[in-house]
Amino acid sequence: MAHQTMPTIDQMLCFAVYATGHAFTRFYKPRLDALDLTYPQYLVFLVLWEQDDVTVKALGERLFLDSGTITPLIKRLEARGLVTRRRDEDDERQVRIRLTKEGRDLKARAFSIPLAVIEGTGLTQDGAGAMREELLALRARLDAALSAQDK
Amino acid sequence: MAHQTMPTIDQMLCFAVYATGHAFTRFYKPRLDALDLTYPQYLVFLVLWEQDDVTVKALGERLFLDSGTITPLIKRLEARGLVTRRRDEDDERQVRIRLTKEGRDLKARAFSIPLAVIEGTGLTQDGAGAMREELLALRARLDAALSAQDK
DNA sequence: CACAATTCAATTGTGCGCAATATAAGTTTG
DNA sequence: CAAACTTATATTGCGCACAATTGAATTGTG
Repeated sequence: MAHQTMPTIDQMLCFAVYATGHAFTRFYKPRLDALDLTYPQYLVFLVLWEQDDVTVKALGERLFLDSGTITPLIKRLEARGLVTRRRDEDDERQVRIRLTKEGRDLKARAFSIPLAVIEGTGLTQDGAGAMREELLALRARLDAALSAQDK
Repeated sequence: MAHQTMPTIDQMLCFAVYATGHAFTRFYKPRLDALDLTYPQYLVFLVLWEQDDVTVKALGERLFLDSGTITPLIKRLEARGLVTRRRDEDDERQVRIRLTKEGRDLKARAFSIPLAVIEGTGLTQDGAGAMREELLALRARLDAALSAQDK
């Protein structure tokens, strides 16, 4: 058996994904600052704008997050008057999250934020150039890693 | 101008990348637990195994992290005797990170960890099936978003 | 050379992200 | 129907991640 060599970090697909995630967060930051939302908070609103009145569990399954992350996040939004939390009347284990008027109104100010929507607007926005480069690089790496498997 | 609609979270490429990053962390977790390393700590070692004796700044540029993240992370590794931190003699602003023998020895135990190496081993490991599905889905979404731009 | 500007790392504070645990509500079973 | 089990959320503790600030070392400039 040949002497093993460790891949460099730039050859690791996991790192490419990790770094692209950071790049997205940086890209969205100035836009989200205008709404005073963090990126995970924005994801919560994307879910709520699509379907209001969801349980913590449903939210967690949608976002792949657990209650240890969601509960304090939602409480911060509640403290700002953007959502309400109330126990379900029929099953008091569940907590249902609902948008307030302020939370609904935020939607109108968020239309200009999404970048790189699948089958949607693409990457046509201002300042998307660097992000596009990043995504092209990620696709190339993804292809390289997935095709290595196919052989 | 038509009435605007907000994309669903599943149509957002940023979320696909974000979720895939989480999936990678979960995938690596049991393997890294065996070395008692977190994923970001593992990334630091990948850099150090490739090039020992690097400054905090160089490490940060490689990993896209700042000193607020790296300094405490390195201090934890130092407390465990895996690395040393020493001011550069010629430029005392810089702190150079070096592997100890224990840190170097960890490398031998880490060969089996990497998954999805670009132009490398592919996705052939045990338990990689779910990860492969995840990555194929990400590629499809990446293609859809990038081609929307090309039109 | 003095002093302003820059660079590097560390610190502080806030917000994820998750494992482990706790608690209460609901469900199943003998 | 009571005990065992399961489910849903909350809490605690630890480790990132990053903005803002600080402090020390170095560099640039008149």
